[in-house]
Amino acid sequence: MTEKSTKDKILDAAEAQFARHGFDGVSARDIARSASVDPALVNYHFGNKRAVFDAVMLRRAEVLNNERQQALDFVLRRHHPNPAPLDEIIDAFTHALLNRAQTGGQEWRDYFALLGQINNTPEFGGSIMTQFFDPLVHRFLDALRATLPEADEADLMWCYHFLSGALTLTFAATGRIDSLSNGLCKSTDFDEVHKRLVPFICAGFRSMCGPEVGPIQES
Amino acid sequence: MTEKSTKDKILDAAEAQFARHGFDGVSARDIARSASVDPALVNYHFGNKRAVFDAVMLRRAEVLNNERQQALDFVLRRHHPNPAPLDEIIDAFTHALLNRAQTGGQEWRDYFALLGQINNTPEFGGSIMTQFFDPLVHRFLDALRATLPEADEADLMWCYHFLSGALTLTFAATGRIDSLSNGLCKSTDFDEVHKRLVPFICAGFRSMCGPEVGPIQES
DNA sequence: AATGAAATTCATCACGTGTTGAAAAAGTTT
DNA sequence: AAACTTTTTCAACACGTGATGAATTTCATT
Repeated sequence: MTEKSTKDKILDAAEAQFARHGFDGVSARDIARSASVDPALVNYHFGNKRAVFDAVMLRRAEVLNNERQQALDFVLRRHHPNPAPLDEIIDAFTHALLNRAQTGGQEWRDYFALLGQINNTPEFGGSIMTQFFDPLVHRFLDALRATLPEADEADLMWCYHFLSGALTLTFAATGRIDSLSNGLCKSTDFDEVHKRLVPFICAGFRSMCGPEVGPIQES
Repeated sequence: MTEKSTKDKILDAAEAQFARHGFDGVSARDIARSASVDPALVNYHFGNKRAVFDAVMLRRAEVLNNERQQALDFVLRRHHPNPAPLDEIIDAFTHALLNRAQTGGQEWRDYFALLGQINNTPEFGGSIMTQFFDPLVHRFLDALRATLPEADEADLMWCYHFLSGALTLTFAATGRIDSLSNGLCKSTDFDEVHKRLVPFICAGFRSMCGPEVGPIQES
């Protein structure tokens, strides 16, 4: 392992702290202490605390958006000129995320936990999510519209909203389902979630935005 | 309108502030200022800041839990000895919440926004939600098991988890769907959500935990 | 080895934090 | 009216906050 730069040490520490305590629950000194770095370096490298937060959000968002974009393009191309099957679109939307959460280590889990908080927070939920993820989301919505041509636009948007809520609560991994299920289900077992999330969400979409069209029906 | 007690003024102000900025984003002085009250009164009446937070959470949780309990009992009794239909159970779970959010005024909307945050927060999501809502949730899970007798236990729990996520993102009302839909959908139009949430979630449950049994199938 | 830029340390600023205790005021009971 | 309790006010506490500027060290380039 090549040794980390100070900037990366700060980013990593900030990510972990923000994920656990939220933006306002963490001080610049907390971050510096957690990164084993002088407090002034936080401001030297990033300007201010909020800029650290934005940098944390941006870093992995770029990676994820590329992966998800490619997954969607792959699915669309494979079925072209027919619309892609619903479950493949939903899978392309979720797979990169849940796969990283499962196998990416604590750093990725921290990032997703942070995402889960952000999405449900008035100060950030509207702006940050929009800023980092809306362009990609619009592409997925286009794919969904092609597959569900009879879908009412508002229905489609609310279905996406439900998907977003189910997904981000999963990311938050608060441990609630662990206690609620007496340990049967584990918040951090994202593979188990993925197996169930895709069919659950697809069924929801179909019930409201169906019928689904595609190559299967036309053969 | 009878004039508010100091304690209620503090609770109301705290609720609004916590909903907007989270626990750590609000100081005891912020609350006092927003309540037009001397800062020392916050500690005089509640002991410390965290106790204010807990009091805010508890106040409306009791009201809601009673309403939802009654709604569930009513549905179960009406269909006894048959299991209640899935959609009626889900409606009993969500109706009191979304109805209050729609018609209860800003104070209730603040409370739900706070709930939406809490549920996705590691520090509170596990403990506070469990503390205030688990007994009721277990009753709903029992009703679901009766209606979906073939359901795998883990499947059922994850389906509930998806419901919880979709619901609490709705409560958070971050305005994201407003911008994502170019104003077609409004975060605060909880009636529109309710219309769609119940069938969406029911379809999800059925696809994974079905088949549903009940009086209709047996006639 | 000398030079200049980048990175790091340290002390410090003005202000906000949660909380407390003593004094004053308001309200209640005898 | 007197005695008592509850509530409110005000000042203060020790400490943490985000951020800055000057001095120092580290480093790469000549």
